[in-house]
Amino acid sequence: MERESHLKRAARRMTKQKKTILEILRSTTSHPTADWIYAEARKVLPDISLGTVYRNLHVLKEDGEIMELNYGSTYSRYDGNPQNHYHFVCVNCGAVRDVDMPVLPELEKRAEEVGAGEVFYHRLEFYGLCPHCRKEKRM
Amino acid sequence: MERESHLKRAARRMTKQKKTILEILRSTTSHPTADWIYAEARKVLPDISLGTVYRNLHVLKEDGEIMELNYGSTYSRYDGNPQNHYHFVCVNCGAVRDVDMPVLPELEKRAEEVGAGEVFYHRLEFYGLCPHCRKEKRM
DNA sequence: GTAGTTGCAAACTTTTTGCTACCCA
DNA sequence: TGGGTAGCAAAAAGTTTGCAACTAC
Repeated sequence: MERESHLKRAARRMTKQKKTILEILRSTTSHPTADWIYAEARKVLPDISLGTVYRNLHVLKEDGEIMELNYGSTYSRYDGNPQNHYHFVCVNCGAVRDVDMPVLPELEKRAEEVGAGEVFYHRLEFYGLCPHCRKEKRM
Repeated sequence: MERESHLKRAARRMTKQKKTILEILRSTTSHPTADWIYAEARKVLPDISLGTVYRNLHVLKEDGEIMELNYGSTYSRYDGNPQNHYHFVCVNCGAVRDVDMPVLPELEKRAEEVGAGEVFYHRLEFYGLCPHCRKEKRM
């Protein structure tokens, strides 16, 4: 999927910091925050800095390796799965989980049909009570 | 749609600041940032403070009068239309526009069917090139 | 009258950036 | 070896908050 349109972009290096961050992201389904990733990364690389975490998250996102999410918070969460999929956000506990339903390309078609513009991708998020909090609220 | 669950909430007042902010939000389709709203509000109330703008945006959102959006930015945008509707975000110029297609309740049903939890509402955003930027890029 | 709201400014949180040293390709 | 990247720390950007004065109801 590499395109020729990135002509001026500098060559990228695989540093141990970048590799660690990517591994952390790919080994969790929790859509962590930069801070959490930083804490995890320090367990492997005690001297890594938060700035490096942010810089690499930015680079990885630009390269399409990860996704940045931002659900009604002042901070972002990151997703190690770069393929489009949908999310469920619990309004009670704040957890973000993947929703196990297929992506619907026809949504983009519909948006284009009504003149929204040229759609590259879309994001769909559901908000509500996760099964755990739902149980709790019932008590 | 008022519920009895708001028992402890303090009585709210309609101040000229709050009224002004609401009017600004309802008279634009541009989904402005807090900063833009602040600038606009100062044209009417030169002494209004940014803190007041944020406090009122928070209150209005809590009361369901407006919506808070946050699309891949570190800042929020606000929408004077509290009814659910979809948005298109231009990845080139950053503009946020409403998409003229009906809300699809069946999406929530599908998410619930796959065990996501109890869905209260959903958000759908399209990303791409708005008609204007599309034209520009072609040159 | 009084409790909610304001303006102001300081504080806070999250993210970005300048700089020098470092190390991957 | 050269240039992208790291660590560090300071700064930016956006938002929240404490407090005394004010005002809507």
